[in-house]
Amino acid sequence: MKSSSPDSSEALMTLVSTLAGQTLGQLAARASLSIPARATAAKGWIGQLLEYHLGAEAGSKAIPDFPSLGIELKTIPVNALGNPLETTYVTTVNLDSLPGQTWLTSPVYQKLQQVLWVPIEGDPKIPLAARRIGQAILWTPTSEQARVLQQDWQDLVDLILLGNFETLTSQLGTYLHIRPKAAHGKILQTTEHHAQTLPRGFYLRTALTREILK
DNA sequence: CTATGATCATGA
DNA sequence: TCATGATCATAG
Repeated sequence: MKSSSPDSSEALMTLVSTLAGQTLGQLAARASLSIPARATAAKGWIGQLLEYHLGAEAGSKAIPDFPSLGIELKTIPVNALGNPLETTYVTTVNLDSLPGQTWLTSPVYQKLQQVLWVPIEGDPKIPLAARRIGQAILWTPTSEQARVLQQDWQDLVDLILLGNFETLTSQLGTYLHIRPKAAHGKILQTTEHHAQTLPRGFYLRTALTREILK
């Protein structure tokens, strides 16, 4: 049975706290889902499993997972120490809507206003079904975190708007950076300056998520 | 195709 | 070892 959507952040936190300590195998069984056999086939599967149990209703729409609460759900793989193993995808770099956009109107800012982080054991040595869910954290950027994020975003967007894709490397950005985001390497999109470039996305570095989780 | 959800796999 | 660049699954 699919959970109904929580009607308050308190209800959501109560609900997610009941999942802490459970394994993905237990959650999958309750959702009548099978465990992906291959690791590559599991990408995104954990996130969707959590969406199901928490009653997220946004589906594949470009809105928060809990629209009425303005809360975005993110699962994050962690090691035995509770530190993140991966960067976190935020949103696509949309070349058409960037011009005229400001930090406050940007999808990055809006998505990161309230994030429910659910840490999950991510050590590849642990079988998928045995991985346990940790204690969730409802996060809003601190003023310092927000300041750095805004600086990163502005720097990156400036490069794009100038058409400097050659210098737009993944090394840029303290907390936020830009990397390819596509089904495969042959997809291209057209820039404002009529050049062809790989679709990219905004990602959060582990430097930030490590701060959030500790 | 684009959006969502992410992690894989390789090279530095 | 770990970050970058590439890729995988699903829904619409």
